[in-house]
Amino acid sequence: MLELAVLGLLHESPLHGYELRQRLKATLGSFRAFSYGSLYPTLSRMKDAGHIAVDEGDAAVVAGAPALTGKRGKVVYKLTADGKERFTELLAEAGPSSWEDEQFGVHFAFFAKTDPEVRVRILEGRRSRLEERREGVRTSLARTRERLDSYTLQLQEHGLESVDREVRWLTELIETERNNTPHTPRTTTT
Amino acid sequence: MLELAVLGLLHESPLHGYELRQRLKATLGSFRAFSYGSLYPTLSRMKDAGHIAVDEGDAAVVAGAPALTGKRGKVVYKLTADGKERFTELLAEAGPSSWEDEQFGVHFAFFAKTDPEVRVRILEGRRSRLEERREGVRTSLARTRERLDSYTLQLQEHGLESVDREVRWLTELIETERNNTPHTPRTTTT
DNA sequence: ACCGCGATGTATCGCACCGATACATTCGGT
DNA sequence: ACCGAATGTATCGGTGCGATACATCGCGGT
Repeated sequence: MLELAVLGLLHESPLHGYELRQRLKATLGSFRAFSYGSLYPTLSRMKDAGHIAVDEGDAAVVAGAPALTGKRGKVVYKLTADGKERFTELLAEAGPSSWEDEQFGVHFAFFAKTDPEVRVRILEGRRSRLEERREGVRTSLARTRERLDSYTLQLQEHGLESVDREVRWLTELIETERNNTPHTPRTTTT
Repeated sequence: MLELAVLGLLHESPLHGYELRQRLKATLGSFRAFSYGSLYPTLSRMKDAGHIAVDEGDAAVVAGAPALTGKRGKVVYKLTADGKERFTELLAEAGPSSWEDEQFGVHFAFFAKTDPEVRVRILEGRRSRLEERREGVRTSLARTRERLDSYTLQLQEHGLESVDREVRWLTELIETERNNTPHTPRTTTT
């Protein structure tokens, strides 16, 4: 999860932990935060796995416009060949986990680097996942509507509308996606 | 977290694990799920803490049916006096954690049993929390808009609209709350 | 009459992540 | 010159998730 995000960000340019976290916030927006408590351990793990490598010391390498007052002991991470491989590998797999709440956001954030076919598959997977959930809530709501106090009801309905909104959003995206990349239409297997 | 939810549900009537989880889904809707992997350990902890007690009310003991095997009966949990105390205690505290994403949903679900003053405080806290976040995203978006691909942009904007929606929802709720419970108007400390 | 299958039911394990915390450096404002 | 905010690296305990295991029950199909 975080792994994919880190790979994706380092794919653009080498970064150190702090900056990485800023980018994470900027890229994932309100979807996900990722605290240092996850970031640093993940970086260690990835380093051990050989997907990333540390590039000690040189501040000039860092993107943006540094004030050039160098010699900070920053720990700059960069992708290895293995890491790049791993990234494309992770981007390609559109398993059922890809459309779970948190996964989806991260996956989506790197859609620009994702195969068009995979994009559509993920969007559709996400949509039907949401529709499932929506139906579940709807029926359960219908069954127990009387027994619920107005607050619980409000909560349910707000949630339901949120899901509806996202479904509509996804539908639009899928539409756009189809128009931009014409290919053999897929049978929507649910 | 889960603790509060369990206390709240058992406050209505004694339940066994499975049923408890169904209620959890029905009550929290699309906000939260809570798997058995959290539920059962939590129940154990709460039992140890003395907030709940098991009420071995299974059919095997009552009916004269099969005394053959050591079959497992349902494990029904109910609130103890301590548990009830704990519940009202938790409902009363409207700390900064109460308006974090997950906490808020659970807290809100039991608003019917919450003190009106506390309700408003939580709603307002939640709202300003969201407004903060929204501003953060907005400015960060304005700063980096050019460098983002269209997908990331879409993600940001969808997220932003979601937050907007929730803010509006909260504002309505606060309005309603104020009208229904007339009391000394609080200075809206943002 | 039998089989299987989905729902009910209890439980555990490893893993990912969060929030709090600690501590050190550097930059901008007064 | 000093102080506080931002930058920067890192760990720890706790909480929850997904997968998995297992056992029973009621039901429809053949």
